[in-house]
Amino acid sequence: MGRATWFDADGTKRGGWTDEEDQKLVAYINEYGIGDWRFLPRKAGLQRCGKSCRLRWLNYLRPGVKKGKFTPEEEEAIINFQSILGNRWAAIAQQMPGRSDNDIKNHWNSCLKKRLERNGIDQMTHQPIINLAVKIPSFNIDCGNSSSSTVSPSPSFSSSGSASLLNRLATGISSREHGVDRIKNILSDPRTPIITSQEEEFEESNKDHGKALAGDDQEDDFLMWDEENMRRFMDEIGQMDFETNGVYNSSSSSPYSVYETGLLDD
DNA sequence: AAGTGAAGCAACCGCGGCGTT
DNA sequence: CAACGCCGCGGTTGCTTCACT
Repeated sequence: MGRATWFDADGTKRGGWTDEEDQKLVAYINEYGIGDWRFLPRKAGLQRCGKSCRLRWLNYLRPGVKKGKFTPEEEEAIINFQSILGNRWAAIAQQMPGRSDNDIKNHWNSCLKKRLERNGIDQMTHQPIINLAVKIPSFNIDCGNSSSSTVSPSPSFSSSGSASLLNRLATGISSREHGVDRIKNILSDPRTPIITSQEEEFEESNKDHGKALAGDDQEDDFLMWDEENMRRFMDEIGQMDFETNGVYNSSSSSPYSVYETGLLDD
């Protein structure tokens, strides 16, 4: 697969990479490290531009890059992360070791997005995730979004903590109209990590959190989800230990601790 | 078996952010 | 502080493979 090779006016090679080029690039980086992409191609004996080398290394040659089909767990994770982070593929890739942002982006654009559409799911708002709260009981929080009239949380609480986190984030901020404070609330919620079926405890704590969340009904309490807030949110996310906060739960059977959404059913 | 469209994948392009001068 | 250049990211394109008719 890939593209046919050709040469720029300045002699720079473009298009598909050959095995020989791959070997040269890998051998050079293994010996000298990456350094400056500008000069790397010439030093490595390649007629490529630095950008092309970087892309090839990150998406294909880098150690640990996972190739091949995405597992259902990975697909679920992509959908969930996408609902939280939007099309920030690099950020999503950070949560999925072994998968490059390009790989994830391609899979989303070529497969997952269409599959969601086929199932009548809005790829931007991920509305069915809200319905999912009904299908698979996970939390008992009214997200307080007056625009999300379909939210009808179940009284039970049985999914994993990370699933709950994703579920709550997905349902709560999918429209990206909510503020960082709200998200921080969710992420810092002690109920979030690896929750078991401790329904009573949840119900108890929900009383307090319910008060906080009740305020969410007032639109004025929301910070607008603008670029600045998104950047701050990303900073917060990046600094968090996902193992303890539940988004990435290595003890789970699935590395992404996702839950059955049924969104990918064909 | 051949034609055709869809799906999947690899790579390019353009832009914005950020560091340096 | 403005100008410049590089890097990284997201969108898009182009090619190959697969599935269906």
